[in-house]
Amino acid sequence: MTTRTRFAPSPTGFLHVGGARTALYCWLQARHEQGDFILRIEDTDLERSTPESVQAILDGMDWLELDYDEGPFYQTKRFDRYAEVVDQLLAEGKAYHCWCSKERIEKLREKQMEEGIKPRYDGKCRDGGEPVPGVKPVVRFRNPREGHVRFDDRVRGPIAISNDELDDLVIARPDGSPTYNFTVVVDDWDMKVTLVIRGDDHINNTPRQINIYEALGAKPPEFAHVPMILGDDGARLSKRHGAVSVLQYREMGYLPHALNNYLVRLGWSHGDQEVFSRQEMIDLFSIDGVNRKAAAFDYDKLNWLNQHWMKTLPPADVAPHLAWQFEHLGIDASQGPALEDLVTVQADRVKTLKEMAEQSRMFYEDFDSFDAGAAKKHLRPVAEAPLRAIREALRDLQSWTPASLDDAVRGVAAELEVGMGKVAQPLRVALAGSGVSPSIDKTLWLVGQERSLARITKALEYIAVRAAGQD
RNA sequence: GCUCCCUUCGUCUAGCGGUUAGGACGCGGCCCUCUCAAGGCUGAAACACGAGUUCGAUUCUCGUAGGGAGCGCCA
Repeated sequence: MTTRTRFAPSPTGFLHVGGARTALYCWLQARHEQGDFILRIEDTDLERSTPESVQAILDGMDWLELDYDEGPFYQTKRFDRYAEVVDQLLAEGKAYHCWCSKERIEKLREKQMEEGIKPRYDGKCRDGGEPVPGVKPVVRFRNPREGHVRFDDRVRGPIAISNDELDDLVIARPDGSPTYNFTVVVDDWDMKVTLVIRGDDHINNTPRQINIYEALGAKPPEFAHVPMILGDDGARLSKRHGAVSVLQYREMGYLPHALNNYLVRLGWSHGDQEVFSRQEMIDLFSIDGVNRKAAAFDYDKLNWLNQHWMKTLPPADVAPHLAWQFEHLGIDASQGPALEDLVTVQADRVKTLKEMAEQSRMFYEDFDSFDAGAAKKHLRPVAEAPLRAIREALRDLQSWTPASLDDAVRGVAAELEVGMGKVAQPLRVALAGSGVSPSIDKTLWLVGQERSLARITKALEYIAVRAAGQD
């Protein structure tokens, strides 16, 4: 039987890293076993589901390049099917109508809590409830009262729970709409899912779902419950605590592959290997190797991986993502150095594509003023001679390459009998406007001949004005 | 309260009865150096606790403590 996994988010918010990792694991497991990966949108909560959230999930999957073989399926389009199964269960006596009011259930719960027992439905209507005039009943699943439910979790190992811990859960509301624990079962059954990979907050739901499978005469799939992801500080991820949409990682300047690499390694390992290509992830990943412990999200490590991939991936693969950043920052990168060249020289010095774009602005746009500190330190009268000399040297340069530019700068330093720093730093401030930029040959190369000459002239003017002002 | 789950450096992890407890991120130091980086070398840093089992426990068992999840007509 071929493996079929599914990712089944509910569209009540964006796709966050925890969900993304679950999706990645589902996708990897399916790809590893050459099975199918299904996307299903669990939108039965009409109150909280929104089209925006659906789109955010789809966009997130897309950005992470997690392609699915089937779907997206929407549960709201399957209501007829759920109703059909509810009727079947009702007809077979495996489910029953319940007229108990929410108030009664609420009181019951309070009483049970006081008594120190686990709150659950007491089964008042289990053996024939009394219809209440004007009240439409819910449908409850008749859970077995005896025995245990056992399953062998692919991540947690054997788990057993006694049926007397379970109550008769509601599977259909008064308006006939189905509830979660019921729809997952029907869907996973209909969609022939063989392996359910999901967050470990569902462990407690699993036994009751298995009971539903059995009532349906269906073979339950295998389960793999993966732990959640904690915030930077080890605390649970929440809205105000770093739980951001995966799309925000794009804005922050991370490569989708870097995030995938980080996520796959968060809770799973293959010996000491830290870096995985997409193909290596597929070849080596196994859900059975996933850790049981919740893991804390560490931006430092993500940054490291992101830089690693910016340096390692072919520049042409990184360039489109960098282009997105320029566009997002409103920088027109059409006139100036090729993005591939930019990636090659900047990848060593930034952690994110956003930083790369921000620090590359000067290759595409002229600046109005020099960084005050850098100018004060380097654009002084002593810099005049080196700047004039380098301007002369560059003016007639035929070959504008890093190598020839390096020769030119070194030549000037030798000629004036000064260290490289005496030439390179003033030149850097002239070209970049600040004291920080790539190595001076690469900076010249990327700024280009015409712009370089103009900026050196501007720096010389600045020095002259400043000298005059000090007189 | 009840049920289930979890516990190796700050963080992510390797380990699968005998190891100087390994790697990675981050952090410190040194080297390189035209700035910032990157890179190289190097250093500090962990088995939650207590009982068993065993010749021997990080590893197996049971407790304790701490943490998490669930107990919905949410998913």
